[in-house]
Amino acid sequence: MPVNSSPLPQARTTYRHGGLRDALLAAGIDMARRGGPDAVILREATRTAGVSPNAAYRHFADRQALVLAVSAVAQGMAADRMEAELASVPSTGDAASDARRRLRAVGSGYVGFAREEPGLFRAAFSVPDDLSNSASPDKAGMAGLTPFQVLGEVLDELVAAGVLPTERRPGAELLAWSSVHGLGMLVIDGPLRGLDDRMIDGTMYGLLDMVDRGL
Amino acid sequence: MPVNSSPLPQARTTYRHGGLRDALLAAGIDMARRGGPDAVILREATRTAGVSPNAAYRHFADRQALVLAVSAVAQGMAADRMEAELASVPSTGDAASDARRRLRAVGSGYVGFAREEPGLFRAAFSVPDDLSNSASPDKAGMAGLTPFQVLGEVLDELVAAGVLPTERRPGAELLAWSSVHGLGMLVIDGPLRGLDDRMIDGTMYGLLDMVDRGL
DNA sequence: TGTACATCAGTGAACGCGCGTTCACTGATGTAC
DNA sequence: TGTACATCAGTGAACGCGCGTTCACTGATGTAC
Repeated sequence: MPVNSSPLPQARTTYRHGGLRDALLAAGIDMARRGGPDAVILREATRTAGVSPNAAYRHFADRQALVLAVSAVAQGMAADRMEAELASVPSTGDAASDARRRLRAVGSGYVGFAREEPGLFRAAFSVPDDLSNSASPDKAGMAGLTPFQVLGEVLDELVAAGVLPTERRPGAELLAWSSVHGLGMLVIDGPLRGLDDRMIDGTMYGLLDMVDRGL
Repeated sequence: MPVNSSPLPQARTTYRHGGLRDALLAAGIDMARRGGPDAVILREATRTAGVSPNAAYRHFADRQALVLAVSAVAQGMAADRMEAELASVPSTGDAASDARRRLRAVGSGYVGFAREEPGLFRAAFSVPDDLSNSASPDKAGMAGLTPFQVLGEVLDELVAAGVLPTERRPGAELLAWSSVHGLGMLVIDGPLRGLDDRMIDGTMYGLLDMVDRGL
């Protein structure tokens, strides 16, 4: 049984961390998951990474920069959730009804993400940002698309299938998005917080009906 | 010119404040207006009222109780804003088109409140509460109705006018509400923050069209 | 192949900040007799 | 009408808390010659 076969790691193990940026980001995501963007604490991220507090400033300009990085990752996760729901929609051969089903899937994926990961949802979509950055690749999911782009693609399918009149296509993202975003926020953070799952489901399907009819 | 005609007020002027609860609430509303519910600071409220920090505990159990009181007042203000918009809708004699116009007014009043008073809007609708309290009188505006009730009344008018089928009336509040709430949140706190006023207007009218068609 | 050197990811210590909340208290006011 | 007393809205002092950020530094690593 070899003793001291390797140098004792107690002294200065962490001097060269290696993946500190990633470690801080992972810690930030974890905190956001549990408490939303306000729960992202710089010092705690460094503690988790086993590093002194100021080491974070090698990788992020300030706390806000870390929060924005967390937000971008969370948006990618939302995109993944939406894509997953999309992938579960079987194709029937009828382009029109397929496209409509796919729009609903995007919506229920979005609300699903809000319900399953409220903290990350708020980190993703309640952090000051700009629509002009909504296609930035750091917010993309595994398929390479941001949530905004996933929605846009399905809306294009609706136009191609003749369901959505071309003249109503511009800005349609914002209308569909507003509806599901509002439901998500009311459910996780607002007065709809107390609703049980079945009522939320019902409201969500009603909302998707409304968007389907009204868009 | 009388000197010392009245006792100097420097010593212990504030010993019996009188309206401390109201003063703290007013200070809280002011802070929420400028920075949302998180910006409501108990100690600062007492400073504004000219009173020692712990005096607040005579009137509010803790900070959260003050925030909830602020939230209730802000909801009343939202109701007022919606009623004001409603009052500006002329009646044409055609019950159906009147009711539809009034629904739009409720929606644009809600979004208007979000845009004009983002801090109070978040205090009103992003503070953990329960739908079951949404008719509680402390959240009512000057007309005695809460925002939820204002919306409900107009939806009833839509049913009475034969625009909204009775079977779609239950839960219709939540659908209309989600849509405008989402737009409000995206605009003041999310990725639509950068949009200029004209684009927001356009999106809002498009959204109201969508709700009108789809509800 | 060895050496000098620049780079830069980390350290350690400290600053300034203000919060919410609790404790034991004081003394002005209203009320009962 | 005067007095004793209970009430309770305020005071003053303190506790414990942890944050973000800056400063001057150290020493492991990679690179040029």
